[in-house]
Amino acid sequence: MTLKKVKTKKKTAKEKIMFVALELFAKRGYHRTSTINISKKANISSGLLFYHFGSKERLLKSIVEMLLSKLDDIFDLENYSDPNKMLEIIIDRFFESLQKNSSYWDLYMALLYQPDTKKHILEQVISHSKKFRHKIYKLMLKMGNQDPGANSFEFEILRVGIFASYLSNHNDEVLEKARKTMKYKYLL
Amino acid sequence: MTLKKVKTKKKTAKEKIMFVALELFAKRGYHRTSTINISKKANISSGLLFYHFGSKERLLKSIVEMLLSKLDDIFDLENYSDPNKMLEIIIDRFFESLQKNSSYWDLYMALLYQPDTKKHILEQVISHSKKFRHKIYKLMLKMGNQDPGANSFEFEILRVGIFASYLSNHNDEVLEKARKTMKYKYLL
Amino acid sequence: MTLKKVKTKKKTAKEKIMFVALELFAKRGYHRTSTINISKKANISSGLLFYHFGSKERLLKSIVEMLLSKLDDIFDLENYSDPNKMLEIIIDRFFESLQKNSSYWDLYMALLYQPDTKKHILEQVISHSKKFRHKIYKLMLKMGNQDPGANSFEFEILRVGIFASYLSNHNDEVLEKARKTMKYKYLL
Amino acid sequence: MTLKKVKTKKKTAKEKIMFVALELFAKRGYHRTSTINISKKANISSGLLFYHFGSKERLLKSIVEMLLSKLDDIFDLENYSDPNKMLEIIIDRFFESLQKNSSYWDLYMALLYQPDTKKHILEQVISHSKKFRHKIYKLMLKMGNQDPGANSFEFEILRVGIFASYLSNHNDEVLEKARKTMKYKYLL
DNA sequence: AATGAATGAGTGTTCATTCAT
DNA sequence: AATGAATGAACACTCATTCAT
Repeated sequence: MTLKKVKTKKKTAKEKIMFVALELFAKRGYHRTSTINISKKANISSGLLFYHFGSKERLLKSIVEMLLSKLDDIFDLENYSDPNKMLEIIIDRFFESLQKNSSYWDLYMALLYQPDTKKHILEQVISHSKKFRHKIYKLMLKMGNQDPGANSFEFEILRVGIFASYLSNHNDEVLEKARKTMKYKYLL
Repeated sequence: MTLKKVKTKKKTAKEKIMFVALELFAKRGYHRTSTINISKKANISSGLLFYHFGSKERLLKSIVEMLLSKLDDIFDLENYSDPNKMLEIIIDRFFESLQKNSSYWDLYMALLYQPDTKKHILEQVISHSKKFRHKIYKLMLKMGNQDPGANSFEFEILRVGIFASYLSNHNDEVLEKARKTMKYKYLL
Repeated sequence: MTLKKVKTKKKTAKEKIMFVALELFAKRGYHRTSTINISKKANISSGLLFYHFGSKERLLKSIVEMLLSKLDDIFDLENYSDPNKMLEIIIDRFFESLQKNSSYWDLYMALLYQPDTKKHILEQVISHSKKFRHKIYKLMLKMGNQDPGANSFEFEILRVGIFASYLSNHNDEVLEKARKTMKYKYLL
Repeated sequence: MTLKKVKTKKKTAKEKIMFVALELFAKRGYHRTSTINISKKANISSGLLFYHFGSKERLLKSIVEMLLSKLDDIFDLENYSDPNKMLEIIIDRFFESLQKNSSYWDLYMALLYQPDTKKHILEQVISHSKKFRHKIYKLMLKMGNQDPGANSFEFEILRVGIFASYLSNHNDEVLEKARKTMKYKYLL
């Protein structure tokens, strides 16, 4: 086995563990997923997980970091000159992400409302929300919105409400209705 | 020991278990709370919990039933003739409940977004939400609202958004701001 | 409630417990049958079993005594003058009992070959077997059998072999074949 | 520590558990033997038993398989040209096995007559019995026996009767007498 | 980097038994 | 005689973690 090969394997194994764990945590919950479940599904030995992550909790932390950075990317988009167009893109991305990255968001919610895992995610969720609201605020300002403060606040609450509703029952019809409502309310 | 005392004690044991369990489940999470934790805190033997509830999961189910019926009571109010007044009362009760019954709602959210406990609560949450929206719809109709369908939908999403926001970070300032927003938007 | 009534009730409850327990011990095994199982099926409170029998093991002992005395009755028959006829009756009773009192015999075997329950039954089984062989010996003597010692020994081993075979698989065909063999071998 | 040693040790742990469990199951009974009893006597941790066997019941299954295959070996002997000599060897082996592998046979009987463990052993016991009887049938045929069908049937019942008698009281004198009876009846 | 046997504390649960009524 | 809530030791089993290789 060459050095190259080994290095490749290392990376692969670590990533495989993270993706398998993310999937299982989202599907069955963190506490109902044992490290042996993960290592079996990832086709690695039970020891390797601890070699790479040290503990189950630190594996979770790694996953949370990955998850949040991935979700960050979704809303980090190049600036369009047209704020109205841009707001539409943001709304669309936000709704698409809910459906496409469903298991990411499921885990996100599970972690956020579970007392013992909240600590891993809350702080970043709050700052995420603030950043997001600020972005909407600036867009609304550009769009000539009369009260961008109040409206971006309302926008953010609606966003969270849509998240919370959809992620509890995964009702696609209601989601589509909510998307139309958002566009109708906030786009020119 | 009088007969009265004994009777009271008997009643208490089962209830004590439920209240202690509710508290611990809300504070530490269902999986981090062992039945031994519960029985120690409730000052009863480890066996009694199973004598009364059969299993940890059925204890949870009993708690969920109690919790949902208590929350039901909050929004079951006698009819006022003035729909505007009534909507205000509903909004106020809803905000007050969030703060007063904080640990109920924490547990509610934890159960709703945890894959393995969701089944105990989801169905009732959906029907609650429908009933609640319908109540708002009728009030808006009475109040002469132009589009009670769309507005009660939006109202319900905002309600959920406020829940989800507040129960993640327990920020009372934001909650107060949201209350004002709700009243400003929906009351005449 | 009159004194009479109470006395009647007492007897009934105790007997009910014994019969239900016998049935359950035979069907599920002694260790897989809990005292609560018994009391539920007998429609009495869990405490009453202990009031009457003191412990699960003493309940078993009572059952064993009843069982052995009942089985004793089967082979205690009035003397016929014709020894050949009598031997035929014995053989028939023995085969009939196997099929009719199946659950008695199942329990009998379970107790006999289980290390921790053997003590309750072994001694009586041995004396039972000796008495039975002696009865056969005397009949064979009367019937002019050349070597009643050897033949009654063989008879008893065959009897036990038939028991053991039938009670392991409850195969009625083989049992019938064995009955014919016994009659053919030992009746004139 | 050499590689050899380690390999040996690894092999031993699983086997040690099986042999200790076999011994304890035979001596105290399956239900009176806890997995903790086994792991303590085998000098291993309580978890290792479950690592290797998954459950107490599957440990029992493994033991039953081993036990039955060992007992199979006893009666699998090379063909002698002299069927009379061969039948004698079979009879001798069978009696010797009863005394030498006493605890195997004790467990065998305990499992066979206990409702909840019967399922692990009954099927194989029946097929063993059929195979064994067929072997005797063929030998009797070779020996010029007039009615090998009836006689091999009787032989098998006697064999079972001797088993059942001996394994209930472990009376060596009676066993010796039975051996003589068998040889006298069936050898030329 | 990778394995997998081994550990041991902890978990939910069962159950014979007690006892106040 | 009868109830049934209450006990607590025991049980089978799980699982994060360690470590020799």
